[in-house]
Amino acid sequence: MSSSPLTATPSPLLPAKSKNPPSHHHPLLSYLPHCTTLRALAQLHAVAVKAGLQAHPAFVTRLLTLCTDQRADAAHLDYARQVFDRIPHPDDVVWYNTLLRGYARCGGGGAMEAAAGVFVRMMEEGVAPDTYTFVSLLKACAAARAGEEGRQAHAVAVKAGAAGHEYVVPTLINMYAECGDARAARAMFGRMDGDCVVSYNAMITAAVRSSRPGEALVLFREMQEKGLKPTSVTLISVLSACALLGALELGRWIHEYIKKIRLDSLVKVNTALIDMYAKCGSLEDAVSVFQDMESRDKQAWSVMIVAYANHGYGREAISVFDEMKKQGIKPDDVTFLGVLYACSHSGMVTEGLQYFDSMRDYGIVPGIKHYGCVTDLLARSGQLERAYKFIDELPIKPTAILWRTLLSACGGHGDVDMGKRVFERILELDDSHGGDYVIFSNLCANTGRWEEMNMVRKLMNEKGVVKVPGCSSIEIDNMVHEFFSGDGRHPQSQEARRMVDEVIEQLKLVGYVPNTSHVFHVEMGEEEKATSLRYHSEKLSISFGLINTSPGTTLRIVKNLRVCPDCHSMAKFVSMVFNRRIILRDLNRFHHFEDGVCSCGDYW
DNA sequence: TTAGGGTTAG
Repeated sequence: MSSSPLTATPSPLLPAKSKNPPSHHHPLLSYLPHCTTLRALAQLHAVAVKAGLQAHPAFVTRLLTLCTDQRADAAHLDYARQVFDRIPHPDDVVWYNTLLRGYARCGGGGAMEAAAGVFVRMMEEGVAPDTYTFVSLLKACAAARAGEEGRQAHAVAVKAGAAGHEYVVPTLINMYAECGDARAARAMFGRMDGDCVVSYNAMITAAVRSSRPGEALVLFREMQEKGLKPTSVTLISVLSACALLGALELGRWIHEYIKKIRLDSLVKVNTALIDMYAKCGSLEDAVSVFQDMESRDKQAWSVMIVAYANHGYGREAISVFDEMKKQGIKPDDVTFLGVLYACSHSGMVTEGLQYFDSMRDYGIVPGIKHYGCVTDLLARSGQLERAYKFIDELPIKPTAILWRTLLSACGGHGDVDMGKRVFERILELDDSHGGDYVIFSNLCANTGRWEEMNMVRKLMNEKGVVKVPGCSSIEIDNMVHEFFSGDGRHPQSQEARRMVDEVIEQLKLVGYVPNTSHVFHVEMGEEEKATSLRYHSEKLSISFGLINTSPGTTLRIVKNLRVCPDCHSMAKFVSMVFNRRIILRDLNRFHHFEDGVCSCGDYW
């Protein structure tokens, strides 16, 4: 038994009794669920006021619940608060909990303050908080990433004897993890009583959310060793970890397991499967899960759209979008992100801009990511000036990432003057990103601006900015082999290098010409440049795969940066000459090489 | 009122 002060509470705080059981009769109660719009709610409320029934406890409870549930938006929440504020002395713990839950769900600006305000009011009115109060309060802190408030709420919960409650512990873990305090989350996890699946879920999810998929899998294994039965939430998170790692085989194993325990009919589980398969490079499997689904929600459709887009199949992505609309499913902001992304990666400029405009018809306000897609759409297609203007005139402050999108298009289109303007804008916002210096310095080199190139490199040294080394991996027989550019670390790297030499000689016979324009160490001669390019990590992985798999096996490669044009060209030749499919996942998309062509249509 | 959850530009 743990003797920690947080978990030693002998009798966990029980839910406080609602003063007003929901069944309590009210003539207008049955009309409430039908009021789906705010206007309808306000009308019904007005009727209640006329009849003097607006403060009827059961009516208030139902109204507040309706305005704070999953489908409710910020406007509903505001309305709930107004109704609540008109009650002279709110005395039901349920009302406070409901409002807190609403703020926890909606998150964003001001939600934390509002939630804190509700809690303070509760204290003033002398209403005793229960475990649900703390759960919602902590969730609000998590949603707002308010670590300080979270710690305070934790302290209050300890005083109230609620911190060790089986509902509160996982919420505390989640709160600390969301607020970036992994150590505190760990500490809570270590101090929990017994083995709690939900706490494991909270830890696994936290690991995935902060891009530590390996840690998530370790926790999952630990759960299995302890004989704890994973829930759908566990499996969704673990699938997400597989997606991050690109671990297709493990993902398939989890899929089998899901079928075995019959969780394969859950929409959310299937959605996670589609995402996992797509991100692990198997679009076929993603499509097959999607097609076999009995029902699909908004997220399932959106994930499928993103999956097609990611793999370079823009037309297919759009046709899924059309089908979704035909079935009467309303697209949301994420759906549109997928649609815009599909357009920008397939050169569908006009369509993309039309879809962007159509967001308004659905009442969706574009966010920074939508603007990012439009920037990409314009820039990638060569409309650099228009893209510059677009970013410059945005209604919100652009981020360095937005300018970076444009800079990389300047590199692709060889526009050094625009590149310089953009590079300067980036430095104003963030001068620590090695990739920016590399792109601009390569751009200078390719256009003969040697002096400027040297300046950029000097600046980079002064600021102590480093280039991220290229790294690729390939999974063969459940083993992941990792190669760094020019690397000699892998036990078979000598062999891989020899294979690269051999492959390149063969490719040259059918017309492959090494393209040396994307070598960062530009002070080298042409010969040296070709050598430096020769052992790029992708080339090592591809060659290693050719040696170690039987003829005809698909090669699946994951790269940490964008693939360079020379490796892209080499992969196309390999797919033709060696008759192999190569599926390469780059920093931001997939390339399918087959018979000498790539699914990206050389537009990436 | 009932913890924990999938999709998101470059």
